[in-house]
Amino acid sequence: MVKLISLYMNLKKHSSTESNILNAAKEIFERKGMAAARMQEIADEAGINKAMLHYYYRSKQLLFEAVFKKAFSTLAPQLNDIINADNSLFDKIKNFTHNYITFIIKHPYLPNFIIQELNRNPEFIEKQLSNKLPNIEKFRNQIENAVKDGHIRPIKAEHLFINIIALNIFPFIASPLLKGFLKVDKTTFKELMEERKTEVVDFILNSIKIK
Amino acid sequence: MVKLISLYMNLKKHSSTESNILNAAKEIFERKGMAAARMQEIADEAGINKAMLHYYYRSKQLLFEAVFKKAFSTLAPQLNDIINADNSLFDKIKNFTHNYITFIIKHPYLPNFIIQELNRNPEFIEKQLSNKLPNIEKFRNQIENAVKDGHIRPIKAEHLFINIIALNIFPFIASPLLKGFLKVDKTTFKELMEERKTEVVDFILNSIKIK
DNA sequence: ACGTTTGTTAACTAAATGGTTAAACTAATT
DNA sequence: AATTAGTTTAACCATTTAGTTAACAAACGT
Repeated sequence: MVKLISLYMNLKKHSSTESNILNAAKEIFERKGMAAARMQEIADEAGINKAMLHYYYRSKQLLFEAVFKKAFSTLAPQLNDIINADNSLFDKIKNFTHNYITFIIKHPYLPNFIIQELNRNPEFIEKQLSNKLPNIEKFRNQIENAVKDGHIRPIKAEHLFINIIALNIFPFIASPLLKGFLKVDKTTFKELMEERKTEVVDFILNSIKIK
Repeated sequence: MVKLISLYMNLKKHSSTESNILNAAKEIFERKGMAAARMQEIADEAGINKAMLHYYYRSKQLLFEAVFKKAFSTLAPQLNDIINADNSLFDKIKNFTHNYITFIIKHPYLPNFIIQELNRNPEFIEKQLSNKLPNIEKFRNQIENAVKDGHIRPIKAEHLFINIIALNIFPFIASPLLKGFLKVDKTTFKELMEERKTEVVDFILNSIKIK
């Protein structure tokens, strides 16, 4: 019994520090990127000694990879679930748009972080993340069938897929630029993003539906 | 006369080194970003001594700002010209799509560079670039009139503007991610980007045109 | 209770990096 | 030929930063 309790205490201490580090690292890496992030700043954010980062994660690179994989693992399975759900193409587009915009509003740094670091290190996606990539075959078939059955105009699955993701994610990645171009403040921009939950769906469906 | 020639020679030497530095800095900053770029690497790329970077540009920050402003100044006026041209809304969309995709294929690091650094430093766009921002008022009026006249379905100018930019630029920013998702290689991806010169126009016009 | 393992810290180290300097070089001027 | 001004370089400096270490603390097994 004592054994169990002490084991539990240790485990708790251990994993609490370890996950504190991971959370702090997530904050700093997402805000600043791998290159600009400082190990000391992560330690400060976690409220612990810098040596602990190395004790639990060995190096900055490995800590970064742990953060990155976790970030990727929160985004990719969601995408996978949506596009492989057992519903219609139109419902998938509605779900994707609504769920993803809602999710990203809560985690605004995430998409930019992932895209940024993948650009600096494109091999990473094959070497480390290939098992986490969503499977789009079902979605592709669904699009091809919809074209064949005359429900939507002819369009390559690849392009429709790219378009859906672009319309949903780009505004969050490019928000400083778009705010500048459109001359709108933070609040107005947020309202625009809320509107997009329906606007993007309309835009896509209007484009592909045969009326 | 001799005076003129020597002045010219001096000027040429001066400005050639200065622009060599700027070009080298552009390469490195665009590939690696401000934080990961190294002054020594820029000097090596330019084939000169590192002290020259400081001789001509004082500091890394100022060199970076010179590069960034130049990059921004190649993208923004193009956008401005297209959306303020004296032609129809549909032609603008066609021109924008075709010209921008062509341009970005030649400068693949540019959009990502700009968006990335603006995310790390959002004040920059107001403090340093406000005079270089394109004016979208004419474009906005054109959209509003097209809605009023029943040429296109009702859509906020902001959303249409965001959608056009998103569909055109996002695939280049997110290319490593999209290559991974779609499981296509570099060559196939390039072909897809070529196709988008017409595909994106079709997608947008199909969405907004009233048939 | 007592040695052992695990977790934590402050101080330290080595390397990298932005920036400086003083001397050398170039080319025009007188 | 001597002077001057701008340009370029090698060597140097100060600081930052990832990573280590050695000593200390806490929790564990027996």
